[in-house]
Amino acid sequence: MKIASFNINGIKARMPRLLEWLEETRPAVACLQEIKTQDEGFPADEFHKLGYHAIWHGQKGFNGVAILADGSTPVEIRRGLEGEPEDEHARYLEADIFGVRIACIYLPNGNPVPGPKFDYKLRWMERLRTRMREIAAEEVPALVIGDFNVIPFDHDVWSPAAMADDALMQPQSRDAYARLLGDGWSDALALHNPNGGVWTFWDYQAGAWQRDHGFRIDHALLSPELADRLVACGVDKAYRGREKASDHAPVWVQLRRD
DNA sequence: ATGGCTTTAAAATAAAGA
Repeated sequence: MKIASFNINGIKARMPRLLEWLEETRPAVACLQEIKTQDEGFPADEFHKLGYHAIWHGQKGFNGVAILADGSTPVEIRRGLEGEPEDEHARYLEADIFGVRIACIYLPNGNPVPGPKFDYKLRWMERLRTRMREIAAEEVPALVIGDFNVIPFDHDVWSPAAMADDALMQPQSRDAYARLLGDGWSDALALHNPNGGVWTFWDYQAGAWQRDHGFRIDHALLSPELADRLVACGVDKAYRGREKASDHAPVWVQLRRD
């Protein structure tokens, strides 16, 4: 069973790429980030034609997450994180599907540093940690997957110096990410690529794709109950090179069925 | 480059992204 994540950077602009990726790679579950549409604009019918059922949490203009499942509708557990009632960003959607608890996340970018956006990022990470500890306490097979907007280690970026001032690799961001792993969650891509060098994002600017100037910010974290079912994981890198591509490539984990 | 693209929203620029 393959579960994938794709920051698509605008579902309206990306539909041709998104549909062909679903048809060609056929994940059992696809978690989407940055759909950038309000709920009423979500193209559920287009996914239905391919056999995918969806739940989504949209917002006008930016953010927005969705979970698609092949032949079955995800059972929504919650949308949004607790702890900040005035926060209306659509960044968190959690559901049960195929016996796995799946949280699809779009963690705040946090630039510029310092500033209110970086403060929001760090608060959001602590709110996420609170929820992940609750999920872990349920002792269910669980996967938290999506765009974490954190470069965990220097070997996860083409040039640590070039990104040194960026919110994605500040020590506070990395420490908050490390605390998630410290609670028992496993970073699938990191486990299978201990030497780093795996990218999931290439900027649109400055020929970053052509020069392979990327970094790893899309992650899949497995609960202890799921970690021993991981058989493979990877990045669908070629999709970054297609016409009208997202600036992220899809990431996926292959899990043994129970 | 305090922004070299790109998307959205909306009507010419501006916000947001990473």
